[in-house]
Amino acid sequence: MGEYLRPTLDDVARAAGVSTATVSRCLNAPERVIAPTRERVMAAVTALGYTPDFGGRALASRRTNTVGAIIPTMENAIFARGLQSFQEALSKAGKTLLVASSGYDPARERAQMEALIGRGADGLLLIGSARPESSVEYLRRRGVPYVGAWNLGPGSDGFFVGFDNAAAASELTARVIARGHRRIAMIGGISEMNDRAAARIAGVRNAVETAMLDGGLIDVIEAPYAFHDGAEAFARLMERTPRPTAVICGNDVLAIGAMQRAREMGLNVPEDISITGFDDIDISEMVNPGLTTVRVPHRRMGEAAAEMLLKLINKEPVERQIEISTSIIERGTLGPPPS
Amino acid sequence: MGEYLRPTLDDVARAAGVSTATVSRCLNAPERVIAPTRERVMAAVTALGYTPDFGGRALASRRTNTVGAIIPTMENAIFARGLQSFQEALSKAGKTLLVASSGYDPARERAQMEALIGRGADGLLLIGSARPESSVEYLRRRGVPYVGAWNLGPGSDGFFVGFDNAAAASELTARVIARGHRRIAMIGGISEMNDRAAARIAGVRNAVETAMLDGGLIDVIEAPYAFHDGAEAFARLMERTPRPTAVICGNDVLAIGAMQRAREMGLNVPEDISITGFDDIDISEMVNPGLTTVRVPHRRMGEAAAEMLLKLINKEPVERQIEISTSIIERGTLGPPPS
DNA sequence: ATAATCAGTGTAAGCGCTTACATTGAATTA
DNA sequence: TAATTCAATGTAAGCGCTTACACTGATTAT
Repeated sequence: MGEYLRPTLDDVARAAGVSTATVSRCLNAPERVIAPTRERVMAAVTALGYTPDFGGRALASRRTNTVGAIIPTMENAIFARGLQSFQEALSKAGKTLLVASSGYDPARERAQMEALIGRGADGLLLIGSARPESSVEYLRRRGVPYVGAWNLGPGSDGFFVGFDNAAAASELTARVIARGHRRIAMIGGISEMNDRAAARIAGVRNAVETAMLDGGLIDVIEAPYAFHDGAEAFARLMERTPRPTAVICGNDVLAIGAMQRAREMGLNVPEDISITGFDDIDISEMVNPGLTTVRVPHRRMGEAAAEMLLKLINKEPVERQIEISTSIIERGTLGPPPS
Repeated sequence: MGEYLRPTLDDVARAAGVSTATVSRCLNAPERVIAPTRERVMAAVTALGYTPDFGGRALASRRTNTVGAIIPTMENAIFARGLQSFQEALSKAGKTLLVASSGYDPARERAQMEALIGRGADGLLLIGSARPESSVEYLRRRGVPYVGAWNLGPGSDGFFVGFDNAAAASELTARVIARGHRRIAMIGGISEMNDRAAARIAGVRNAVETAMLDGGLIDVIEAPYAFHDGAEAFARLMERTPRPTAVICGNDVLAIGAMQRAREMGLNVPEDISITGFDDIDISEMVNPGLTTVRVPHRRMGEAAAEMLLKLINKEPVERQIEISTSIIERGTLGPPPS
C-alpha cells in the first residue's frame, strides 16, 4: 500500500507545468496570476490534495496569523464561553486560535507560552494578571503582545480587559449587609495563583470591614471549583457558632453546591440562610430559588479581548485597560436574616 | 527602543562558541554532549531567552509532536471535560494539543482539518462518525490517523472510542416504559450533522416501537443545547393532547431546562410528569429532584481516545473500536405515571 | 609502538515555502 | 519601426532547524 507522501509545492508546480513561485502566488495573491494559469494550478492542487505546510510557510514568510490562548482549565464553563467568542472574533480577522491550558500552574503557563510562541503565535491571551515577573519579562523581550482577561491589571503595566473582581464582590457584600445580615461567611475559590479568586475574597473582606460589623466576617473557606466542594464547605460553615446568616460564594458553582447541601440539611434558602454566587452561569437561573449573583458578560469580554489583541498585533493604538461592567442579579437566594 | 529580534540557534551557538549542531543536540539529546559544553550552551540559551522555532524544527525533523482536536463547540461542557483528560494523557506523552472548533459545520470541520494538518498534526481527534466521505478520503490520502469519539463508527471503517448512543437511549426508554408510561415524548438535540443526537432519538423511537405502545411516541421536538431551549420545548409538549406522562431528553441540559419550566407551570416532577436526561453532567445531581439520566464517563473516553491515537501514531496495533460502557443513574425525576 | 575504536564536535545539505530580482514577450508610445 | 513599459512568470536565496557524515584527539586493544 506504499507510504503516502505529502505533496509539496514542488509537486504541484511540476504537475501544473509552472514554477513554485507561481503556485505560491496562486495561493497567496491569486490576482497576480493570469486566469488560465491559475486554473491549471488550482486543478493540480485539488488533484493532488495539496495543503500548504505551515512550518515552511511560517519560516519563509515570518508570519503565522496565529494567536494563542492559555486558560487555567477547559473545564470551567466561563472560560469556555469567553473563549468561544474570542475565537469567533479572531476567525473573522483570518486568525487561527491555539488553545492550551495551564492547570493554574505558573510553570506550566510559562511552558505553554514558550510552546505557543515557538509555534509562531503573533499574540497571546492570558487569564488574570498574576504571574511571575520572569514570565512577563520573557514576553516583553520577545516583543509578543498579550492581553490579560477576566481581571484588570495592577498598576499601569500591560493590557487588560476585565472587571474589578474586588469591587464587584464588595458591592454584592454591601447589598447583603444592607439586607440586615451581620454574621457573614464566605466560600471562596482557591486564591493561590488565582488573582480573580483572591480579589473576590478581598472584596468581601473589605466590604465587611468597612461596614464594621460587630461579628464581622465569621469565616472564609477556600474550595476547588466543583459543586461538591461548595457543598462540603457549606456544611463546615454551618457548624460554626454563632452560625452565619449569609454565605457569600466566590463563584456560582460553589454557591449551587452550597444550596444543594442546605436543602439536604433541611435548611430553607433564603428563609434560614442566604446564599450568593458570582459569574451568573446558565444554571444559576434554573435552580430553585434562583441564585443571586454577579453577572459577568463573558462573551463581551472575549470579543473585547480579541479586538484589543488584534490592534496590539497591528501596532495600532489601544487603551491599556478595558473595563467590562458587571451587574448584580437579584434572584431568590438572598433574603433578610432569620429573626 | 529598537525592534527585538528573536534569537536563533545561530545566535546561541555564537554566544556559546560552539556550532549549531551542538546547540541542537543540547536541546534534543543532551546526553550526547559533554557536561561543560552543555552548561555553556544552556547558559547562553537562558541568557538570550532562546526558544526553538517550531516551524524550523518541524521542517527539518519532519516531526511535530502535535495532535489536533476538532470539537463542535467549546461551550458544551461534556466535550470540555473529555478534552481535558485527553490533553492530560497527551502531555504525559510529550505531545501538544491544538484545539479547534467546527460549530457543527462539516465544511468548517474540513477547513480546520486542513489547518491542523498543515500545522503538522500527527493525528486528529474528531467528534462522532458522521462526516462527508470527502473529508474521510482526505485524511486517508494524507495518511493522518484519527479517532472519532463520543460515538461508535458505522461499519468496520475507521477508529472509534465511544458508546452506543442508540442502545443507551433505548435502554433508558425501556426503563421508562417499565415504570408504566404509555405516552412518551422526547426533546432531542438538533440531529442534523450530529450523529450522537440522531442516534439518541433513534434509540428512543426504537424502544417505543419495540414495546408497541398504544399511543406510542407522542412527539419529538429537536432543540439547541441550552437550558431555555429545553424549557420552551417542554412547554410546547405540554400543550399536546393527550399529554405525555414522561419526557425523555436527549441531554441533561435540555432536561434541566424542562424541569425548570415544569416547576414554573406548577407541575411536580415526578408526580405529575417524569423527565429523564442523558450525559450525567455535574449539575444533574444537584437539581431537585435529582435527574435520572445516562452516565457517560467522559474522562475515561478522553483517556482512551488519547491512548488509541498515540498507538495509531506510533503504528502500533489497535482495536478498531473501544466501547465505553454507560450506565443508567436513577434519581428522582423518573416515577410512575400519574394515575 | 601501532592500529583500531570511539566519544565529542563541526560541516553542510536540505526540509517546504516566500519573495526580491531577473527575464520574457506583448502592448503601448513616440 | 524602435524604444519603452509592464504584466506574467521564472530563478534562486534564504527562513531556523536537524542530522548524516566528516573530523579530531584520546583511549583501548594488539
